[in-house]
Amino acid sequence: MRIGELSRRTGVSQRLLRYYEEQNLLTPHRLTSGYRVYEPADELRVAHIRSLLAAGLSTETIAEVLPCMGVDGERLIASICPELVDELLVERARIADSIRSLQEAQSALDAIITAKPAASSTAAQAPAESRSTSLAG
DNA sequence: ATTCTAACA
DNA sequence: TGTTAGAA
Repeated sequence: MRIGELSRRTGVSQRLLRYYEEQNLLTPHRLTSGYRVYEPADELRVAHIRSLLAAGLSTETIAEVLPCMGVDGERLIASICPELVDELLVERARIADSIRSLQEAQSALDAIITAKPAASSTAAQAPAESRSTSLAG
């Protein structure tokens, strides 16, 4: 099938499908016309790519991890390859780290939001309305 | 009618 | 990622 059909069947835009190819996630053949030709199995492959992206993996990581993935019906299985599981655990650790970082940012913001002025505090003056256009307007 | 590449109000 | 111009 060509890109238009794969796009319809997967709900992924043609632009994105070409992007996935650029990222080495898909490798369609080419007709002499230059048109891309996809295998029927690519429909499921695209779904798997979407799942991995939703899991927060980069296209680079997906490219090296996808070939090791096992498939159970529609679902992806990582347990087939032990080294793969290790890498995914590293990704999981990155996510846990990001969460910790965001929680700290949230706490810092909360401290500023709830802070109340002391009786003699010198309050900063609110800046005047800013105009994005010229004075002449 | 479809797809391709390249580029950006 | 969308959109789009210009060509095949």
